[in-house]
Amino acid sequence: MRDDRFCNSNCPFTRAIGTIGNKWKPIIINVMGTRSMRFGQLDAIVPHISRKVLTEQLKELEEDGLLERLAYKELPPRVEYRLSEKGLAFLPILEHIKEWNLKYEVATIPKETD
Amino acid sequence: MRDDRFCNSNCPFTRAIGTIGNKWKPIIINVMGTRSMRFGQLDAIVPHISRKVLTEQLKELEEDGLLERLAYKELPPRVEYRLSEKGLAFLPILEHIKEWNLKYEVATIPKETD
DNA sequence: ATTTGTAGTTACCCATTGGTAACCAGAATA
DNA sequence: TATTCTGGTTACCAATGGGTAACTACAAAT
Repeated sequence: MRDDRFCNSNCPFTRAIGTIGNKWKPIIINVMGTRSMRFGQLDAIVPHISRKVLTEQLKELEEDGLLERLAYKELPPRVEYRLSEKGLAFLPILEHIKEWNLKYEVATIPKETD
Repeated sequence: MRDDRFCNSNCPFTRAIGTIGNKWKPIIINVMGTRSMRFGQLDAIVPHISRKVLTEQLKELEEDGLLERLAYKELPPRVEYRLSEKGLAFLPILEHIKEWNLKYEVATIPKETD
């Protein structure tokens, strides 16, 4: 799902978009917030995502240093995911997006008055 | 390319991600900035994008009220794209992403000292 | 002895994506 | 007369994406 062209670009902004510019990553980061979550919890809470894609996205987020994966050596397995400092630092950006959306989403629809 | 599941979600954040959560939209918005640009310019400047995909993305951005399309009735055709107020309001978010990336991108790589 | 629970992984296969190239209109230019 | 110029659109086709279901390991509980 990650685009190598983006991730290897010499433009830092393009690389950043290569890292977080898809639909699942912001959703996952937002769902996690400051919590520590297990794989099954994420699978249950993130709507419509399949285990396959969730696995893939979590792996990429870990590779990119946005989250930390802590696997307990137990059976049945237990794995905890939590946002790293880098991931936590991304949360305010998501808040900005929420505010932006709140302010402008509906504003496009009416157009009653001329 | 737009995911209807996201755009019709009852969660506003999910809808917002449905709108701008892909790799091309942030790139296009960032390239445009406050400028007015023609289709051919965008095609030339946005790296690796095909005309087909560029057309599709511009159409979606227009539908979502992020940009305005002004077609002059001339031949050969001339079309100018510029960000709307909603689109312009998204620029600061892209700046935050740049700052975030600048601060954290490399910080994951070294790990020389223990 | 069998079932349950977790965090994945793998194989299979259908649907979607996206690249490429050809094509369009019609005015201006050579 | 033929070519060029622009902003797309369309058809075709190969590649990719992603859903589903089955499977794993092993401990604990029934």
